[in-house]
Amino acid sequence: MPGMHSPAAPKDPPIDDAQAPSVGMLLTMVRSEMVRALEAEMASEGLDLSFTQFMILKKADLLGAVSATELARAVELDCGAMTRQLDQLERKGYLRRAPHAQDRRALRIELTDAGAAIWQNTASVCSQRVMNTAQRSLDKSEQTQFHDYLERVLLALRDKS
Amino acid sequence: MPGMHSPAAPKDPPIDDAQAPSVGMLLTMVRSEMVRALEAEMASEGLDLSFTQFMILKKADLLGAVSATELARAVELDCGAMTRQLDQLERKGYLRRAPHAQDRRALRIELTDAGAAIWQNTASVCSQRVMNTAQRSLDKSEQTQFHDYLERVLLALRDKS
DNA sequence: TGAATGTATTTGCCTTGACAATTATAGTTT
DNA sequence: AAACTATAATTGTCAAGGCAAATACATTCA
Repeated sequence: MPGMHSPAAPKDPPIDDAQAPSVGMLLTMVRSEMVRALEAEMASEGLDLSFTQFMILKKADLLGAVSATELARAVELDCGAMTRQLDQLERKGYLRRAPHAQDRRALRIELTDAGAAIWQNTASVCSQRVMNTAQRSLDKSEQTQFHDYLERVLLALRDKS
Repeated sequence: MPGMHSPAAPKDPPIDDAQAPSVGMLLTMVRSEMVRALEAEMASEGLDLSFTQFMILKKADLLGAVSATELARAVELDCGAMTRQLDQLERKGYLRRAPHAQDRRALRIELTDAGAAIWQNTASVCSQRVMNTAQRSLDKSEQTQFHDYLERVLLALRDKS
């Protein structure tokens, strides 16, 4: 009788709890540890950035000046949420909303000098440190493979073929 | 000059965007696809459960009757959030708050018959289907390895040694 | 015993993100 | 050009989770 379950009777105490966590649970835990670690690392450098804001700066640096919608897609964030994050990042002085030359509906989000500096001198360095910590028990080829597995799983989930 | 970045000058357009996503980003995407897929799968079976609620039922079934705090730890959820999820799951008739025999502060959270049935006949089946889809491009040994990598990365992040 | 301290659950408050509606502007069709 | 339709950004609303009280017991220590 697999998956059995004794309803209310006195039962043997939870044996181990060290049941291997499922892949879903592991993904949740790994991601949240990584986020926590990165935010802590940045905080320890005096940089007050959420993981989301970190991702936005990263993409803004990588992509150059793009619209808010493109940026939202790049970090997989809802447009409404993006608006509010942009408000905050603009208040912090890390980026700027410039008008788009051809399309008066759209914006060009560009990093300020301060934003670019923060990214390059602090945020990206913190990220590197955290990634090193996270993957320190994987050798180079295992890291590659891990990355590859993640990509394949993502593809499998998205291809409803 | 690594990681260079041209501040405000006219710059070459974003070349590809198909930059390989970072591990952090991949984890975020894989997890959120998995959650979406599972919730959709359950919805298609007429079962209205969030991923969090799914996890709670799963652990409640696995661990048997435990306190709310233990359950919260098991699913990595804040106690306050747990209280509210328990409210919902109790309203849906899937579990019950019973008093703890020895400790009058604490609860014993137990699945109702309906809850156990839902878990075994529907939720766990949906989960199995989604996990199969997700990992269909990994063979058995790769799945094991993937799981192993996730555990090692988690450990590395948690061991501040 | 009585006081201090610790723990389980609940509640209030705040932030975040998803979703839907709104506004302004583009693009398309007739 | 006028009428539709599509798109960019913003705003309002809501549910969820984190954190910090608050409450009710338990446990420990003097």
